[in-house]
Amino acid sequence: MTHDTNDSPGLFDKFLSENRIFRDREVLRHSYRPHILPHRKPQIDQIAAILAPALQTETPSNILIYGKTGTGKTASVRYVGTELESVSARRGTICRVIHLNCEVIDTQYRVLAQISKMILGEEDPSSDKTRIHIPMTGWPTDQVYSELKNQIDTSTGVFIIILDEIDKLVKKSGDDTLYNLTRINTDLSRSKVSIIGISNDLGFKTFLDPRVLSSLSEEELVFPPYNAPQLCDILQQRAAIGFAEDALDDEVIPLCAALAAQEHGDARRALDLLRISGELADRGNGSKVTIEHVKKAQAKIETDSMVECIKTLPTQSKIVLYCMLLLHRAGQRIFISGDVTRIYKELTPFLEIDVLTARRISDLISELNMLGVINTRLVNRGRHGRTKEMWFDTSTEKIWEVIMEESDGRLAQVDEQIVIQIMR
DNA sequence: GTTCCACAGGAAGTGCGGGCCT
DNA sequence: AGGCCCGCACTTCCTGTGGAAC
Repeated sequence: MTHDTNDSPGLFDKFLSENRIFRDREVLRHSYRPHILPHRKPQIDQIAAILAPALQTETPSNILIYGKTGTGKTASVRYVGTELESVSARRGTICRVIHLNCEVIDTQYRVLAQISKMILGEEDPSSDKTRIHIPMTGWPTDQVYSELKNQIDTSTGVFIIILDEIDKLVKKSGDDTLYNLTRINTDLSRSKVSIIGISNDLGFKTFLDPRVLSSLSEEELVFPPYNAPQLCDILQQRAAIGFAEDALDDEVIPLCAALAAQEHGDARRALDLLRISGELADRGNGSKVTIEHVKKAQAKIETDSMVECIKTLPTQSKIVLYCMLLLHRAGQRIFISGDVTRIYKELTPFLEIDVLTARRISDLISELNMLGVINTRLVNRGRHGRTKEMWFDTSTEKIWEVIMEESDGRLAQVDEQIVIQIMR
């Protein structure tokens, strides 16, 4: 099976052969929802306590939830939501949980239309012909609002609307949506609506009208970041299902947890690290994930985000970076702003772009430093003045690649002769 | 002790495009 | 359509700086 062959039938054989590392890779993605959420019991209990009145068809308080990415906000809320729905179904009451992600659905119209769509979605279409689907575009907003109100009020239950990444909605289209939604209860006679807002950004409250804020944050919850031991438990739990038995070295999970804990206790990051470590081991045909794989995975995540960062750089920054790469290639491990500016000034006439001043280049250099693409250090060289030294502390190969393929390949077309002449 | 280099980086201003109100 | 304001990318002008060289 492992014999060398160029025949295409054998091409995928080695990938299809029984997998020694993974049992179920999906478990290690952050989209996977586990049945138990370690270290979130207090928060889950609290949410459950706040939502419990819904089972008596009373209106639960609105909740505002804060926490950094990867702290289990969405997972906890979804968990409580599904539990609530199933318990209420057993008791014969009506509780509907509607989950929206405001990063995707980011205008008032789309939020209202989506809620309506999700309410009607599961119902037997023949049961009630008086209600119409709201088109995804076209109606005036107040008509959408009143139609939504009708749809909600035809049942006698409690609707819990979860607005995930609510800060995105507020920043993009203001707080009108929230104002209307928080007041909807006053227009309803039979059913009730309660809102849960989830936000990454603690400062988003300042964008809200005080009336909306006080109504929305009847209850507030903060999800603290996980620490390393907690991340260990989370990874342990997923690894038990996701990885084959004995596929992980003992130190692997603690290392993933420790690295992710340094980065603000982000469980997503920890899971990515573990999954990518596994993928690297898998592709390397190993039978065990080792701490070497974790280190490689960490490096891969870092370069991947570096590549992403450089790709999105403005053209002028890319050119400044290119000048630094030229100096680096010429053997200068450390270079100063004067060098970079000189190369830049000599290079730019060959490119069809505006030529920036040294002052502006100085700012661009600082930005590159802030982004972690380069390192800088202020130095005084006595007679030779005060300047900024800079250097790359990662391999420049990836940066070269990205710079070459970006900016319409303009930099890749720079004649080698010109470069030699400039670098003299 | 004095000079003076080679910049850093603050302040203020310009020009431009986008969003918003009227 | 027109006016207004805001943020941005960038410029011009400027003052400040620490230590090697004199």
